[in-house]
Amino acid sequence: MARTTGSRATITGPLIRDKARCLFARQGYAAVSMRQIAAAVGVQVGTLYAYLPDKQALLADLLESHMQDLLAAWSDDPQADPLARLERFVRFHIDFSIDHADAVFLSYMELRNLTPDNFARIAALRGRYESALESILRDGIASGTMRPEDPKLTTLALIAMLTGVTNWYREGGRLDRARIAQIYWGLARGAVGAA
Amino acid sequence: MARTTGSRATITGPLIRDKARCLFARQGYAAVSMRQIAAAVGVQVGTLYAYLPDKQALLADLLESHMQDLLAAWSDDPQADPLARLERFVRFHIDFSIDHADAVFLSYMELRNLTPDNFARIAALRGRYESALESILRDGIASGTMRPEDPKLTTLALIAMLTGVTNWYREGGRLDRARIAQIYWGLARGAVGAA
DNA sequence: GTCTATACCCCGATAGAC
DNA sequence: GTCTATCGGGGTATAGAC
Repeated sequence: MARTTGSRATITGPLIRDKARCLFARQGYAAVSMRQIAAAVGVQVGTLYAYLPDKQALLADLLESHMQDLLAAWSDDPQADPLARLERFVRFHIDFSIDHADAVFLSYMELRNLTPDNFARIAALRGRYESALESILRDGIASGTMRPEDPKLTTLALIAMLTGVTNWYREGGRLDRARIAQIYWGLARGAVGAA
Repeated sequence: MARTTGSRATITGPLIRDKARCLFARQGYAAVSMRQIAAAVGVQVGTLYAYLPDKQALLADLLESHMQDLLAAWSDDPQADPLARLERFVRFHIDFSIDHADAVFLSYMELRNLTPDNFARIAALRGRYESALESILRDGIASGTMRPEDPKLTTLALIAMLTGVTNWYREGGRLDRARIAQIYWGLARGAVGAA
């Protein structure tokens, strides 16, 4: 357990983000102090400021990099069958939400604690993700395989429904991930009128 | 506009709750100070403590009375057609969520800031509300008019979907309330397999 | 890169005058 | 019922030693 300077330097930055993400998700941004984060990381408060300018930047960084990861992880084939694309989207969203539950929870709970410029940047990324689903719905309508009454509202409704999984999912619960994804897919398919 | 002692006394209590609800919903419980609330009400900080023991009690009171109002406002007829009951539930939930947007938003954002005993009491009320929907789904399955794969998960998914309306609804937006309720009802009906 | 120490501010809550 | 004044503590952020 030698404390070489190099190894610590490499690890502290990501560790700050990991601990902050976890604490923010559990207690909320405003309720978590920089002292708490430092204690979780195992350093003193002052050390944090060698890695970030202030607390707000830490939140913005967590939310923005989460949205970037989400957008990078999603890929779509506009040529494929819209219903198959929707199924992929639903399964992807559920899996990603479970795998990154803290980040997902944070990203829709703490938008209001962003400064206006940070909010605008991150809301734009969120809009891009919503558009990904909306385009699937529009293609589904065009091809006659789906009948949602309003693609825009249906997009928001489906994402809210799917993201809700972060509110109650616990590892080792009554339903496993595959089963959960299956059930949500059934709900989504029915909701868009493709049952 | 005489400032009689009596009239002020009657108004200050509810006003504290109104302003606190609004501020908590917009900025989050932890981010709002008692001084901010006092300023919004138009009194000094000390005055607040003539009406409540502490800040936590204010939050708990807002959440508990909201859940009580919600449960009191909902009525169901277990003898009626399950699909008609589901439609009533959907329309009720949308209307109530729009009419009490701040309280609804608060009630699912700030549960984590409750002390354990307050949390337990309020979570139990929430459970009663979820049960109201779940019993409709179970009756629908029994009567063969609905085919949700898992009534418990479907309950949580539908409530998350419907409650999401508080995230984006704005008075005078693209869709009016009746239209929104209609669209959500279409989504819910399809989701439970009753299209 | 991390520590200790500290500046400066605002927090929740209380006491006591009016 | 409301005010003013204040207590004790913890908040973010910085300075400077090592």
